[in-house]
Amino acid sequence: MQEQERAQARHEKILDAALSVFGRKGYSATGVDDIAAESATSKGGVYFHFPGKQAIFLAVLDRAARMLRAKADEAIASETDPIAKADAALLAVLSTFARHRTLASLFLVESLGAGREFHQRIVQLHDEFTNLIKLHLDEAVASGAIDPVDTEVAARAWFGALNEVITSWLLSGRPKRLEDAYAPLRPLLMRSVGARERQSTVRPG
Amino acid sequence: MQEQERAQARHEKILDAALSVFGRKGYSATGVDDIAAESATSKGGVYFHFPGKQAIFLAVLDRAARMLRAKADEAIASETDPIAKADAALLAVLSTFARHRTLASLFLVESLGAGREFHQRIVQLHDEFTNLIKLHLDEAVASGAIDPVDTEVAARAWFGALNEVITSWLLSGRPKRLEDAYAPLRPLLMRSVGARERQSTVRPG
Amino acid sequence: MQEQERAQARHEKILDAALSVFGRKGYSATGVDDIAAESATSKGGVYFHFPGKQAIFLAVLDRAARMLRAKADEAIASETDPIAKADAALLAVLSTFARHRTLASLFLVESLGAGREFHQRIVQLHDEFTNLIKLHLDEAVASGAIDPVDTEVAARAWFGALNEVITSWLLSGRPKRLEDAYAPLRPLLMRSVGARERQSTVRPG
Amino acid sequence: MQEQERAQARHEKILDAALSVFGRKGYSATGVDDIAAESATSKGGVYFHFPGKQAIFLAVLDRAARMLRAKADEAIASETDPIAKADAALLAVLSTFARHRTLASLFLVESLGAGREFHQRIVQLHDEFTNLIKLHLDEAVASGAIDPVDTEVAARAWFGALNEVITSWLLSGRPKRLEDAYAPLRPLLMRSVGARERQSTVRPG
DNA sequence: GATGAATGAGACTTCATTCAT
DNA sequence: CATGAATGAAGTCTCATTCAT
Repeated sequence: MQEQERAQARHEKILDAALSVFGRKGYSATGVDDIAAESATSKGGVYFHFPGKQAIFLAVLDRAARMLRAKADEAIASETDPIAKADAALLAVLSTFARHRTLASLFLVESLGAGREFHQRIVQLHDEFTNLIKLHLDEAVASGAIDPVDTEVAARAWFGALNEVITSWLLSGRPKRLEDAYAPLRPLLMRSVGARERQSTVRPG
Repeated sequence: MQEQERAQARHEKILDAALSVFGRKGYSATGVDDIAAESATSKGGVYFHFPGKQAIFLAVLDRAARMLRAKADEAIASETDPIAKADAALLAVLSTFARHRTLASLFLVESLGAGREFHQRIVQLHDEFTNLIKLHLDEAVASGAIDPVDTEVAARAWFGALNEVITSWLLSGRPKRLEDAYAPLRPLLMRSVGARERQSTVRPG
Repeated sequence: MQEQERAQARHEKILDAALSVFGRKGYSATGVDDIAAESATSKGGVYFHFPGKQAIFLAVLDRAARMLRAKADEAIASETDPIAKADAALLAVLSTFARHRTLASLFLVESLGAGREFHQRIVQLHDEFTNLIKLHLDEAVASGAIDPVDTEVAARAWFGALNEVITSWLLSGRPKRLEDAYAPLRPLLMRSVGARERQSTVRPG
Repeated sequence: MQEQERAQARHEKILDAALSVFGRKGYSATGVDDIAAESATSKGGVYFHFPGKQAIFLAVLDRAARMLRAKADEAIASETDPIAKADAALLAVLSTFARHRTLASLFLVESLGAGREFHQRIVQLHDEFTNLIKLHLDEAVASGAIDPVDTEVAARAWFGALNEVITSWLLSGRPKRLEDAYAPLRPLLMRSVGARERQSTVRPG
């Protein structure tokens, strides 16, 4: 089984390298050669593990999405109030992206330009996250914590607002610390769904 | 002046073609040949008028941005209330994109994937539009129509929410009619800045 | 000896697989992977038994040639008249190829395109078969059954005529049944060497 | 129009180079790079004129076929007797191949190994030439010059015999001079269709 | 000004072969 | 003996850009 382990390790190594290079140079400017070099493999080795460049990108995207999702779930689990859960999810995303700029670039920038082939997957990722938020907003509505708003749209709007803030940070470098962007954004989001203004118990993390 | 006019006409024709092809195939999948063919010119002709593919894309983007800005300004001019002005600007963007899907694709999708070279310009465009909204939000705050929120962030959040809705429409086709997305979004945005709920006087157009 | 037997069995299995794949996909389109898969072995296994792809093809060719030769010898043995022997040899080849289309493809098509490395072997195979025919034509000349023709050329011409018929069948599918091609061909060949026209006693087999 | 001429010249130059390299190295061993180098062009230049390697090979084959056909037609035109016409056609092919070994290699060897994609064209070429011979054999039958044989098969057999002789010369180098192979072959072919033995008036040419 | 042939760097991918396990 | 991961050279093809006409 040691062989399988080594292969798996190589698989991951390639994914790591790909994440790094895609994040650094962008999808189209990244060559399979670059990935091979960064992962200390040969080009053929890369193609042994993945059928092509697109597949690598997709795999990177998926792995990152799983990671991000785990962070969000974890953050959600540590809260009880529905609104706080949604809030925590947003903050988890923002914090994770703040720590892994590459990931943010991949999700919010590169994946779009990578070509039409990825659009479906992007939609899927956005939907998944939007639904996560919607779920808790629905609960909040049910519990009377917020007004009976269109949670679908609200979730999308929240996600969009977050994305814009992160994208702006990515492309322009403002604000210096991405985490600083959430404090002023939060009350806006809360008010948008009629949530009673409270002090957030969630800390950036 | 006839010479110059002909040159100008050709210039525009190439830009039209480029907008069409970029919107249809995406930035990287578009070849200069495609643009030449669509504009009934030769490749050399395209290179006479533009220094390269990037420059064409930038020119298309700029022209489109001017057009979009004009639409927004026009919409703003027809309103008097600051909030209504900001509201109208958003709706103008959405309506324009709804009518020119290609434009939306260019602004929100292709420009990102086109490469790092365009990031600066994207930031510029986002900033320009965000500032437009911020301006009127500031007025609204000054006039006491809305709470003294961080208008910078609010404007960005509004823009982000709008973008997400449009992007989603672009990539997934939902909702069928993009205009239908604004009705449920509007109250959220209004509430986010503490605007007194009113019936919008602005009609999609 | 069991070890050796198993090895031998594997050897044959690979050869069978190779024959099948080469015949199906052609030499260059066949990958060593294909052969490994078809023979239920691993690539390494194949390379244990054979030094390389060329060697496999050569081995397949040789084994097939031996088989074909055996069929021809058998057919020859069942005849007494020299002309009938040559005649029988041709028919045996044709019949065998009719039943094993793959073999025909290998011999008459793939072996040529496989590369210069195989040319010598092809010549050898053609010579071997031509000589077989020549031998009996020589006897026929000696016995006065046919005119004192240049048997070397006659043998080659016979072989060539047969090849063309078979190749045509391979590439175009005409005639439907390859065996049907021999009946009209036979009298031509016979007349070409001045053989007294007789009813063939040989039956396609 | 000078530009068109230059382009046409380049087109031909590439075809010349391709013929040379394909003939020298074989289809699969030939790289587009080789053709580019031999034609003193760039790789891109080759791809400007031809869509791909296969297309180049096909074009070479077609051009060569036209040339060969012209030679045959010319030879046929200079004879009056039907049998002599068919005879002349064969000899023309043989002579042309003798002078252009590369052509022979292309037609009889490389075209087969080039892959399934070419099979149809090969059949077409074989059929074209076979029909040419059949035409004149039919006339010979009609005029009573030869027996009422199956001219279709006879033509194919003649062609096959010729091919084998040429192929053998190509692969083994025997006989030294290909033209020497026709003298002993001719009477065989004639006898095969029951043609009254005569002295050929056709000279190798 | 316009044309389109030509360039050439570089992209992705394949695959025969090797070799550590 | 067998496995299959890994190698790397080589292949086909694309395309932004240049430039002679």
